[in-house]
Amino acid sequence: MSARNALTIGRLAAAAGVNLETVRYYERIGLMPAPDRTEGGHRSYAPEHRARLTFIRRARELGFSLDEIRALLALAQPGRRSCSEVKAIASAHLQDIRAKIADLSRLADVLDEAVRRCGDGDVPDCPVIHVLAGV
Amino acid sequence: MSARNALTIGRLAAAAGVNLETVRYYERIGLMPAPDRTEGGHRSYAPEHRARLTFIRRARELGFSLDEIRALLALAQPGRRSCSEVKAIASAHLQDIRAKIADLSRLADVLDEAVRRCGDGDVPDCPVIHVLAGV
DNA sequence: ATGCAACCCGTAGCGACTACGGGATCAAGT
DNA sequence: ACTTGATCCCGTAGTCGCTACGGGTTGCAT
Repeated sequence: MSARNALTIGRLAAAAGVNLETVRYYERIGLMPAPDRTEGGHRSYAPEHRARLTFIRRARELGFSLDEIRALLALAQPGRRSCSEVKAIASAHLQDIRAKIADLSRLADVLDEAVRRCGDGDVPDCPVIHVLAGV
Repeated sequence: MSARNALTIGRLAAAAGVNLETVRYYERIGLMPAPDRTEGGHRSYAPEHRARLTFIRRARELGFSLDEIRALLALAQPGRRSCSEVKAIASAHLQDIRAKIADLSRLADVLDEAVRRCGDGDVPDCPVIHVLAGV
């Protein structure tokens, strides 16, 4: 233990591009395994940890929930032949994203309409308020 | 007090289309005013409350934060002449929404790419995992 | 040897709710 | 008048994914 390529939590976090406190949080909730410790009790990470944490960060950036990531990590073992389960998770997530985009686009349309009707702000009965009041 | 058109919290919530507990929450954080009470201590709402709560719900549906809604409510007093401040809030929010749409669209593209490369699930090295592993 | 950066841990806070539990009240039916 | 069952009361804790705080310890370079 304490190999020459071991990482402190701070270096691990920086290497993976996440907050240090987030790493401890991931360990608490069981998303990251508890690493070895130095004699003084500091966490000592191996390169696998770095790969795993990077995986998590990228999955988060793609909008996967921590639970989805848990599932993906379990399916990401090397040597698995097919990826149908991974595909299912990713497809479901993709649908979520598309639905969210559709929602937001509708909101944007409504707001844009109202804001444009505000013109230069001289309208007596504010169109935005009007929309919200739900007349 | 206790007019014939008074509402219980449950009826108010149903009329405005929000959860009952949410109404109490809004009162706790000062977004809804504390209403009159019956002799037994039950909340008794007037029609203005219903209008205000509906306003809040619609604003939430349009993605405004509770803080933004607080500001909008303050600006929604009848008799205000111009709506430049409201317009500013709404425009800023609209920009947020557009940015979020752009973000999500990028995610969707990346995911769609990867999922489509999965094909029928017979690919040996799962493209989705590949993307996440960040090769 | 000393200084200070980095680490330790537990806990609390964020936003916007939602849920729970144990008791009180209300309104309708008999 | 009484009973029943729906509704309401309040405080507290849980959700998600972190982030921040504080007071103490360790690690490492000088």
